[in-house]
Amino acid sequence: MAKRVVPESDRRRRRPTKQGQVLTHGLIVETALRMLREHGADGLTARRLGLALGADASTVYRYFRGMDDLILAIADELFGHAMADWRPTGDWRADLRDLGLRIHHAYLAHPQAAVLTASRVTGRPNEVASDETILGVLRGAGFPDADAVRIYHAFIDQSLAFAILDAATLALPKTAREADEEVWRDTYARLPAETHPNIAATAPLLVARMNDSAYPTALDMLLSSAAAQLRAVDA
Amino acid sequence: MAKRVVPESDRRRRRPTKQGQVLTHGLIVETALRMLREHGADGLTARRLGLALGADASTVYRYFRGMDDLILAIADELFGHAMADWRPTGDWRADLRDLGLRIHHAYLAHPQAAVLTASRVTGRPNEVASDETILGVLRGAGFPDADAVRIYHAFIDQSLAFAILDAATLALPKTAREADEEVWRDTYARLPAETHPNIAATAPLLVARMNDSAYPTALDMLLSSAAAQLRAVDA
DNA sequence: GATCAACGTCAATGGCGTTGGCATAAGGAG
DNA sequence: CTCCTTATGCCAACGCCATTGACGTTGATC
Repeated sequence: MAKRVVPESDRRRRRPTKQGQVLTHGLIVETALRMLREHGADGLTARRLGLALGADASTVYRYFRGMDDLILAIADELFGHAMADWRPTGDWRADLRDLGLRIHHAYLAHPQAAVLTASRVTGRPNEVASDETILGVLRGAGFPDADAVRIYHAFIDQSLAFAILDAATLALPKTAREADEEVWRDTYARLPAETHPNIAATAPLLVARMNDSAYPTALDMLLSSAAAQLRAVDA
Repeated sequence: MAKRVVPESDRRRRRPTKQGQVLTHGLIVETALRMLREHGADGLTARRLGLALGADASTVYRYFRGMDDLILAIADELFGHAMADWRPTGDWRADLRDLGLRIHHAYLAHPQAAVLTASRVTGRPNEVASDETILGVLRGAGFPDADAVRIYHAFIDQSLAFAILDAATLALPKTAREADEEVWRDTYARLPAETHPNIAATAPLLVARMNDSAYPTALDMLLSSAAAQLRAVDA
């Protein structure tokens, strides 16, 4: 894509920026994550990132091929945080549940990053390590390779899907969330029974809907289904 | 947001564009949908939409508050298409499965709209109608109201979650999709067994499965779980 | 102390959404 | 038939964006 040089390591740091900052890949990713957390998805632009680093927009391109490359680096940083300190317990179901919740939690802590990165495959060290771990848990539990891969994909897809949904909801600007609440109160709660009998009959229950994530429930369903498969294999 | 007048109906049409086109809200939404389908997510811009209408970018703003408003209109149009011709079969499980796949399919046909709207509640007619339908199926099946609402929310959340995930993947620019495929081929398929034994052992299976959506499987799990609840109610 | 790669900065390009102002035409009023 | 109002199409412009090429400066190496 780009023709500029993209150093792959932080081995050498030279000139500080105008404000005396010394740049590294790690520092840039950290700053980008902080900007995402504090100012939302739209708050991260090359210009503003450069500014926050005490530098210039184009400086970012000395370290990353482009915003795309930066975003993948951010995603991998998230995976790294999610997997830090993880150790298998020997109970594959508990292990998988824990891993799923960790991924989900990491993404929720950085909703904007989740929305931007969860549909990408980075191939970077932390993500690869996490895949290796998940497959290891499944194969260690006794699943044949084909089943392990099938469950691995279902697990990853489900975790990412709910991460994006929950993160997108969290990441909505206040105005949008208020507008949505208003729609529930003013539209759904007031539909006449003649035209919308089912919504009218359940309106109080509908509107009182909780903000809980459906992910843990879905995860448990997946694990139960997998456990049934494993019993079938053993038998 | 914007100060310009936004007519809410197509009651009056006056001047045709330079190319003789007469504009309406409906025509603009249709054209936008066609552009999304033919040229992808990046293909829909105010400028190009105006051009495709035989008009000018700013003309779009005579009909919609902004691109955001247009996207919500597109989303509701999608719900309309998804639910068109739907009739209950009397088998609630088959009905729900069909509805879920329709919603999923509609979003996949227009990923950009899905990503932008799936975490929002528009309150527009087609979306409300779809909610009424889903609740009708559940209540008709004999679920008590509280269960119906719970299952309704789980169903919607899961459908939206996977819709966003799958749509986000589809909505990626060609360059990003190619980069992801390259990662699978060049990184995952070539990891040495010494450092990543589990990925190396399952690499062919892993790479082969990367395109399928996990949604239908997850949907079936949800329906099984709901059916168990219903049996418990009947007993 | 000369060379060279790394890298910060400047200026520019072409895209985007959006807006104010202006010109024009359709409908209504007289 | 004329005049006025209003909806609307279009133009030019604004400020934002990512990205790039050229330029100059620095630190490390020999």
